Amino acid sequence: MRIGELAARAGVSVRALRYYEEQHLLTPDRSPSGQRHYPEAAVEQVRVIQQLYAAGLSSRTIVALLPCVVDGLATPELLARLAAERDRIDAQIAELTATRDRLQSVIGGATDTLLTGRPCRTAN
Amino acid sequence: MRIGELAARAGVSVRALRYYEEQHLLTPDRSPSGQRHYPEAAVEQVRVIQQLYAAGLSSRTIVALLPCVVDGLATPELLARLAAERDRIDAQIAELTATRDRLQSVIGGATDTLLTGRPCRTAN
DNA sequence: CTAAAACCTCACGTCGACGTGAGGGGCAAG
DNA sequence: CTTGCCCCTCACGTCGACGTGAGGTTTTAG
Repeated sequence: MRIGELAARAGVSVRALRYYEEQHLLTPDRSPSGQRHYPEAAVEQVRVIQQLYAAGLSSRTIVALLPCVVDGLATPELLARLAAERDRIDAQIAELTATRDRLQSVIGGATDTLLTGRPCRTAN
Repeated sequence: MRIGELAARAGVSVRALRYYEEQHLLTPDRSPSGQRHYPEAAVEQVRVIQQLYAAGLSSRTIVALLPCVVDGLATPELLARLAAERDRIDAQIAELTATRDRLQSVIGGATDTLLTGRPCRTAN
């Protein structure tokens, strides 16, 4: 399929797909006239890329991990990086959870304040 | 305390503290000569700010929520924004968890491949 | 008193994942 | 043939949270 269709189906912009190619995250075939052509599998692959971006990975990191994540191709070195990223994400989840709980406690305490008219110390 | 000590104790750069003031996240007193002076409570407050930044909130959002989070001062409108951010964070945690699990399954499957010598379909 | 350390205010630089024209080619329908 | 849509390649713009000097003042230690 061509770039416009892939963009629509994967939910990203055409510009983003060209950018991914620039970063060596995708390597579509080219028609004689220079137009990009992608296989079906590209749709899922783009979604994976987006997911990794959303998890805070950089293009450089993703390009290193993609052969492993997409093709299941593994070396001990890649596995180590993969595990490192997993740990980073775990830490990030922990922090986000703490933040979420803090906001929630503020909401709870403040709602209480609104209802009772007197402030209620939050459990920090 | 002065800006250097606050920076050290809160674990941020001096530049960052000046930036926070520019964004109206902190409003230190000034000595006659123009130097900033912060109360003890600023240490914790900076940590909160950092935590909110880390959760993906912008300066604009944080400045809106700070009176609520720090002083417990609440209006229905602020509570709504607070709840909206909490929901955003919940969604983010869910996505990160999915990503984490995907990486973990790749690690598991790949380790298996390394050990057995034959690829093992990951549970996607 | 003096020198180092810490502070001040501009104000431009950075980095990454794209957005946004500018200017031009390719191809199916009427 | 030409209208219109999709595609191409530069290449500069953006945004946010600071980094990094430049050039000058204030505070502190000896």
